[in-house]
Amino acid sequence: MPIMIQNSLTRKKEEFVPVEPGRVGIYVCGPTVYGHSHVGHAKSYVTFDVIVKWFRASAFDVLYVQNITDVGHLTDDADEGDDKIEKAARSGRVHPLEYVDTYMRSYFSDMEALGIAHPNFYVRATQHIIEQIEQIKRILAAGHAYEVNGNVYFDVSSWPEYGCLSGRRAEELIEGARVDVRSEKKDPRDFALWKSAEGTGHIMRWPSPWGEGYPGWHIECSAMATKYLGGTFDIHGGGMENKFPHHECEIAQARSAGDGDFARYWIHNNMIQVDGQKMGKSLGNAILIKDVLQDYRAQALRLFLLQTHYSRPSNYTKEGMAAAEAGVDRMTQTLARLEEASTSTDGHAAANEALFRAASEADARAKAAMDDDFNTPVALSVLFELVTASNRALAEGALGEAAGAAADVLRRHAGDVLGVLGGENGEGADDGLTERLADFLLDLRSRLRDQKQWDLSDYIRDQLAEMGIEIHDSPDGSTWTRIRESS
RNA sequence: GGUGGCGUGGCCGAACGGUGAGGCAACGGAUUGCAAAUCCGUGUAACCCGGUUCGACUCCGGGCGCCACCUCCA
Repeated sequence: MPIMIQNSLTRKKEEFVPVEPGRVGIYVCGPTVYGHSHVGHAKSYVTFDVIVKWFRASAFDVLYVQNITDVGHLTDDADEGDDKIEKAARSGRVHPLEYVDTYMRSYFSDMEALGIAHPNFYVRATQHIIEQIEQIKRILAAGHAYEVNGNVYFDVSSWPEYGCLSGRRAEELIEGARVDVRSEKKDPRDFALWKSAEGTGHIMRWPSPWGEGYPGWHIECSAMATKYLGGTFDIHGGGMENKFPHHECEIAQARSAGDGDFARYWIHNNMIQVDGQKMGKSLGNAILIKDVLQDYRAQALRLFLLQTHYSRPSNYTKEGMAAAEAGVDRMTQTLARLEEASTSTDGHAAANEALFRAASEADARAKAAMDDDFNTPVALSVLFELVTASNRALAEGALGEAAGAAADVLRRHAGDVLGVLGGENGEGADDGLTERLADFLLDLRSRLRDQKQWDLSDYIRDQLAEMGIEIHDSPDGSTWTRIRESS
């Protein structure tokens, strides 16, 4: 069955047909590293993490490239503002690249904590100045850009298809653009490809045919994506707030340079709101990933995000995160039960058969959901139905291969692709002392219970619960599981 | 003002022109020393007004509300 993608470029859901059979080249806009990452970044990068993992699970050979913007992103519109990173670095009195390094490491550590697979590689704007200059030269040679005082601007009027991605027409763009009477641009829609640093204190600067300067924000992505994925490649992803102007400009640059058609499929993730309000750095209500992970497991944040389709906004609330925590627990515990049951053999025949059937149906339905524009909310609903069916079958005595089959479906979909399982017993290596102590306390409690010393046995249960260890009593004896890795 | 999107139970959130997924919470029962977990069962939903249709949450039109982009942000 083919994978269908809602293509922002055509505004249609289309069958995914790769440029090269069996391979996927995907470029995703990474962060401008001038602050810690927030849950908006999490939504975007979890989205593309799942998409990439699904392609890989579907036997595609994926080349996933993501950029790190470390120069050229301006604080203001109309190409008149400061470089974001230089401005921030000035206030901290450090070299811009030191500033970049700090937040890049912060970003990597957040991504790792969220279980996001490393792209095949990251690319940085400052490491591709030559490629950017070369692409600008090609655009100039094709007659779609012009130089003024060491600045190079893209000539929008010379490129009729400008607006093809965002659906904007020329008149609207002119009307919407900020009027700047003293501008050296021929047209207010024109945007900078290269900015002159002559006579400024700009630290990050490179020699170019137009004098010393630095690249505009948009050119890095078109130059790097075409370098590593080719002039025509499969997928370009990013947050929808970048659809215009950033992605629109990328298309214009790559195509006008004659490099190819650029990305054939565009995927845009929607935004995060907080308690129904827009979240943004500029509004000061951004919720940092590091802060979220103080209170909740990474798996819970992933579940929370993936229960909404990537194309729709997510509303971040404490209630939503608490619900996700509980959901992760439920699914994780059922998987543990299935794995334990799978080591036994036989079991109740009818229960085994029912479980086998539930597992294979869930597998097929989850696959169909993921193939349909990566519909993670539906895939998750299918997997939760399998959880209920599994618990029922286990209660009726299912064991062995049937339990193994159900566990396998959960591990592959919920674990490997969606990444919402975890925090269960056994995670986190220590010297085994915790295990031995917990086993000892459980044994002690069992003896107390045999003597009907309920006060003391409940005390042990409560204390262990506070440490994140949950006790389960059953007729066969008691077991414990670790609910949280820490806290 | 322009463009795109959205309005579903207590909260979150899907699909579908014809029985309205799933998660969390709530209630009753089983189980338990009491719990927890689990199982069984229950309840409550489609912003408003028109239209198309045998039939609309689903399609069309109008209204109201919200969000995003148009200006830096995933």
